[in-house]
Amino acid sequence: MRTIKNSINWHAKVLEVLRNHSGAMSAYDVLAELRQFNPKIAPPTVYRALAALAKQGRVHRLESINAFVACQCDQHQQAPVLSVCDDCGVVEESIAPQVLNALSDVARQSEFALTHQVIELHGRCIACRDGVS
Amino acid sequence: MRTIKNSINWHAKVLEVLRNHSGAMSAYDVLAELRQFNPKIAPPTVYRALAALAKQGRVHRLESINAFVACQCDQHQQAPVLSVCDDCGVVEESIAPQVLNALSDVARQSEFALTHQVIELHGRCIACRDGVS
DNA sequence: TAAGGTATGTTATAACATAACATTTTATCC
DNA sequence: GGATAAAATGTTATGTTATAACATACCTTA
Repeated sequence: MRTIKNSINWHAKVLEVLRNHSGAMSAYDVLAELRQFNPKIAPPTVYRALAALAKQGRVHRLESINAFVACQCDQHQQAPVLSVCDDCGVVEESIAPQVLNALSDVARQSEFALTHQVIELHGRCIACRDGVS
Repeated sequence: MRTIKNSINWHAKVLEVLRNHSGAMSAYDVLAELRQFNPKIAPPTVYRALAALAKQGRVHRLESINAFVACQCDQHQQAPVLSVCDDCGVVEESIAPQVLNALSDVARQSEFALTHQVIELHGRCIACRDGVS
């Protein structure tokens, strides 16, 4: 019989927190939620969990607002286009091969060896635009 | 006869510093350079200058690395694709209408009212790839 | 059970950015 | 010119985001 590990699985917990949240969250927002389970948790734990989840493609980092969202699909290999509503904070994820192809062309033309893309749109989502609070 | 203003024109100075630098610089890198002219200058001065220059399109902010570059063209209205070499820090600016069109399509499809795009590529520039130090 | 890798906890601090208020400069009007 | 208001800049302090560095615990496998 094995000993039972009493520490919390923070990776899963971070993902759960992000999934239960409609918009993007800062690492410190996530941290605040996690402190409900363990008040002594510190930033590196959260950042490590976020980094691991991002590496797996289960969360996306929004570079332009220093925040994170859970992946809305259930895994995809391609870089998503992330549309951030600047009113309500909701993030929509789009898979757009034409965008990626066009970006590959740009990279190829300047002989740039592409490893990673950041594609983020800002504006207002349809709900905010229509005045639906 | 008018009184002569003795303070430095920081907007111009910030732009000059960025232009004399091959890669991207953080706001604090710029600050360090500016302190050569006035050791008492503080962060808000730099951030204000950078914000004003970015608004004019004369510098670009690299959201994914919290840094800034001078615009390489001499003004353009379209959002540029910014390719960042993760080895040497050099940033190349590309105008790519196909990318912007594809992004407009994405926004239109989700009825998202687009106000601003962030398009950043990461990888290695040709010089670094060819081992030219 | 020793040894080594991986994950997590902990402390401290680095790096990035802005709020809030004071002062100076500039423009405008009389 | 002098009064006044608007805009820009300076200054202090602090808020926010992120990671370095090291300690401890956990898990695997020989």
